Amino acid sequence: MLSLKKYLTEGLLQFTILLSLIGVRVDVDTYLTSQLPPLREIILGPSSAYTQTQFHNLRNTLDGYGIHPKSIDLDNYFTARRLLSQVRALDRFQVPTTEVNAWLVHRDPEGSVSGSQPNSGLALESSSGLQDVTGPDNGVRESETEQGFGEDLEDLGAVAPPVSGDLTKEDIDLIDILWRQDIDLGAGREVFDYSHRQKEQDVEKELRDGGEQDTWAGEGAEALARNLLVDGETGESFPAQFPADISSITEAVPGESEPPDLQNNLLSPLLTGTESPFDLEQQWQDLMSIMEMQAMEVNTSASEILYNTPSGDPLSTNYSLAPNTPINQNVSLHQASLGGCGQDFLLFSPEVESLPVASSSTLLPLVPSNSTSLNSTFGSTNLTGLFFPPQLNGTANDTAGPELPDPLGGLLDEAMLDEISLMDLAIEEGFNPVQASQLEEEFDSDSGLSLDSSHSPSSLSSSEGSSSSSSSSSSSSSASSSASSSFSEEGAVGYSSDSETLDLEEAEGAVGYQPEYSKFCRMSYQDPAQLSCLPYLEHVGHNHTYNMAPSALDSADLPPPSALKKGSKEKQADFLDKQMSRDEHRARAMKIPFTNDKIINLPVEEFNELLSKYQLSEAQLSLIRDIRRRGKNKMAAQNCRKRKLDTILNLERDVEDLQRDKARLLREKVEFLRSLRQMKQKVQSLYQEVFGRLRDENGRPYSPSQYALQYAGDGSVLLIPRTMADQQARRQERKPKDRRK
DNA sequence: GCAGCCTGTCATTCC
DNA sequence: TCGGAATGACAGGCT
Repeated sequence: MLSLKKYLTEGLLQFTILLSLIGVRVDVDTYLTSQLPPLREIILGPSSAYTQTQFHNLRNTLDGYGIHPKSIDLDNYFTARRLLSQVRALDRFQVPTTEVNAWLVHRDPEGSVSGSQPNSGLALESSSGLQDVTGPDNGVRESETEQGFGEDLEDLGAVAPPVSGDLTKEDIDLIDILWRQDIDLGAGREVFDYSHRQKEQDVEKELRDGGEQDTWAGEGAEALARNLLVDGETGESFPAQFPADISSITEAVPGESEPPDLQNNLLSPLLTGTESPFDLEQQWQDLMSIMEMQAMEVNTSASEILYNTPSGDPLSTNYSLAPNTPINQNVSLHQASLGGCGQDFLLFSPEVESLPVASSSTLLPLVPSNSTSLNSTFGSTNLTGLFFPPQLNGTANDTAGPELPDPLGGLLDEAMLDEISLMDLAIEEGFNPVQASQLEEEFDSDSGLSLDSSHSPSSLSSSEGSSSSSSSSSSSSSASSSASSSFSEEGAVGYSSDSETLDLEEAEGAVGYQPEYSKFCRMSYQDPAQLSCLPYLEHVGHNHTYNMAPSALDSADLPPPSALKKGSKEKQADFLDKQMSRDEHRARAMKIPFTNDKIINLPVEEFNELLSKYQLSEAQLSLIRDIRRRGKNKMAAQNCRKRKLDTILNLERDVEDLQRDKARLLREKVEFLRSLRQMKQKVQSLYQEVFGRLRDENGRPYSPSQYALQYAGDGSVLLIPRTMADQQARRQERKPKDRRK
């Protein structure tokens, strides 16, 4: 079995190197840590966290992963892995998703490709990127876009050395090292030659692509080559001029585009950041804040249009939402219905802006509410009272004019109440206060309900969260930080919450134990319970040789053969002495006739039998029992710490999952609100149309202040007096309140 | 020299 | 009652 593991491990490593050299990206870590128990267990062995398996011994006897943490070979091992990652990085380069999306926004209105654009080929290759950006689930699709982008880059043959095969000295050295390492694998030097690869890729491109696409790809590759910088350490390429381009692009595209582009415009400023594209929540916050700002602008302009029209319409003058403003101004139904939610409505539905404002003058007048309460804004509380708005908190004034019904007020009312409860939940949970405050503002603007978060008991956590969210780290990371910081008080596992920016290179090169390891696991969303996502880090720095038999020690920890040749027997004895634990020294001093491994790991019965076979003194028996107790306790402590770390990591993962769920639910909620408001407007329009066509016996229209339409349960629409409608509306208002009590 | 981390060990509790 | 697992606390070594 061990030989099989060794064979597979070495074979996979070599195969991976070969694939990487020929441009195929193989992520071994993914396979090692994915849910593939057979392969994973073949390579790594079964998880030993909860068993008495001597995982230390097992690992210490394996090649590759079995290098002793204090062995000199460890350096070579890490060097090999680092070089492997560098080789992988040669055939791909990472561009932040942000640039891609922003470029697509720029390219769309142009409809053509400018050769002067440095990354034109990239953008045109990822033709689906535009749809991704405008899709409803931008946050999630962003990562998909990035992935696709990376594939496109690989298709383009974007390799690291940028200009005409001119290699830096580090590149040449690296290639030489790799070449020497892989010469026995049959990989010739031409594999590393950039110009050679470039030629091959050009030929491939010609074969693969045709026509215009080919032209784009060629231009893109050339543009890439002209604008790429090469990281001296990783060999990764990155665009040199993207940030400037992006700024110009985003500035060049004003908010005058079509609605789908509007969303792009909303997103593009977000995407110019350098934070992780996977941080949905951070982007969500930014999106919300930007939407807030844009909505404020839109509202300002819209209100100017609505309320400052020179038509002399009495509806459009002196309208104010200030609480103390007299309520006897007239305002159109359209205005009033949108007034409460207009901010978001306009915000999320840019097409609404195109609705004819002038039509508002033809709408029925209504009495605006001076109340900022939720119910007053959204009217009655269920659908049966759809066309039956209440007298808003008694502030409606018949003399002030007809009252506006709020057909979907009930729906919005409940929706808003749900949102507010969600808000409370978010605040109580210490959810991102920025997001919460933005939602709060949204609800304030919508419902007029004031949520004073400063008086909330969660203000402390909010402040903490805000400080973390203002940093470059993701909000999920901030939550992780909070979670981990609470655990770090234990101090036993050495778990810290800082330095979230650890990257793969550092993780691979790290020799430390938990901090680097745990962060990397968390960043890669791998199952921390397995504690095997970085097996070569798992045991690094540990010396779990306590319960190893001397033979195992000999095989695992002997110095290299060269050292043996030079060293004398004394040196070897010293080395073994140093490797022995205190209890082993004691056992040897007391001349215990069996190994500590037996003492510790034998079952009780066999252990007692073993003791009975020998004539041992009381001191020897005492020592043996101490050794057994300490040995078992040592393993127990190791398992305990491991379990504790697993628990922390699992909790962290759960927190991240919950945050993702919460962000998704918030997105869905916003979508629902948007559609709800659209429905509301449609129903209002229908209401006005129907009501406006109604005539009494004399052929005169009914007064909206005296009559209202009521939507009956059987689908019919009744015209009833306003007073009756108000009574019914009040009754329906009380019902949900009673229910809540 | 100090701080932080890792590991071993002890004491205690619980099963 | 014994054996052993689990765990908090502490100390020592290492970086």
